[in-house]
Amino acid sequence: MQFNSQINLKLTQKSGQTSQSPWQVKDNSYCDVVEIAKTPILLKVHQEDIDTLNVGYELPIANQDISIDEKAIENEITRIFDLNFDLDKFYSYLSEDSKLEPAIDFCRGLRLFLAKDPFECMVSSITSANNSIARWTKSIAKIKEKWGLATEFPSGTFYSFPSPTTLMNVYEDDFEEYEAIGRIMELECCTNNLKSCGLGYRAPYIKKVSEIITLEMNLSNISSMDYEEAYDEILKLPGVGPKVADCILLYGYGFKEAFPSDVWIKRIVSHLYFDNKDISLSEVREFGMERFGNYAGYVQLYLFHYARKSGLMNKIKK
DNA sequence: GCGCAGGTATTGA
DNA sequence: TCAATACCTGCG
Repeated sequence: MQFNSQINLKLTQKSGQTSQSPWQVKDNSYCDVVEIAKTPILLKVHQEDIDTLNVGYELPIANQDISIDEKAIENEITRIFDLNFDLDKFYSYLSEDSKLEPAIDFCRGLRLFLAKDPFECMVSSITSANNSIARWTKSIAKIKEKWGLATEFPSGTFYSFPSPTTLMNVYEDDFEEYEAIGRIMELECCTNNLKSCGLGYRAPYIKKVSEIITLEMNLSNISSMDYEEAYDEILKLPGVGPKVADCILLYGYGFKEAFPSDVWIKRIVSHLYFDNKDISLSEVREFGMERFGNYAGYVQLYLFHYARKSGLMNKIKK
């Protein structure tokens, strides 16, 4: 199937959005598993030019005979890549602000990359804190391979993200695993645990959050809340501060009024709007939400990429 | 070898 | 409310 929307697929995949790690590249396509009507489907997305997206899909080898509603796949692709968002209208909005206008050419075709699964986004966002994009994306990939549901497709084996219930019961570190299995192998060989995914001190956060989601918090309720209520709710989770909460709401649930404020956003907002004055992250967040309204999430996405890649920041670091 | 990476939790004024 | 500090770990 084909989608006629302006999008830079590679940029969107590689832009470091914490909804998930980038999809696996195979046969010139970005591939990942998405659950459609209770069935894991392998989506294969590629593009030749910036105005079209081509999507193919595969059924599990074990379920080749089932019939799948292509409309449901279409809807999911549209949702994940936010294809209904009017980029041209957004660009004319950016053009009206001389500070934002330069970001357009830098980010043309960049769209939100929304979560396949809000829980995956939650774990990804927590893992991204005080971490590098290269490292947290690898951690997430490892979690999928260790505990995710493996499904065989004609193109190979792919893993979906594990459920909260599964992660809740995973060993936290090598020592816990070592003790639990009765010390039957060397401590160094115990890799069936969260910390061995390179999560560092975030491992206990992931476990606790999995437990809370399983036992107390209903994730599907979040999407029916308004932004402020959802923000306060998400903020209760361990390892979730203001920045991570906004990432979860923006990339995981599509709250576009969120303005995740991190060190990069602070640097560039300070540079563009506050004459390089040192301002607090909470001031940056409030400024962004106030000034950009429902475009806050997209402006943040564009400024982040602009700040990191333009070279503009090298001269004003710190 | 050392500093940094899309912050958060904790502590003390 | 706010500043100061420790924190896993892999890559440059």
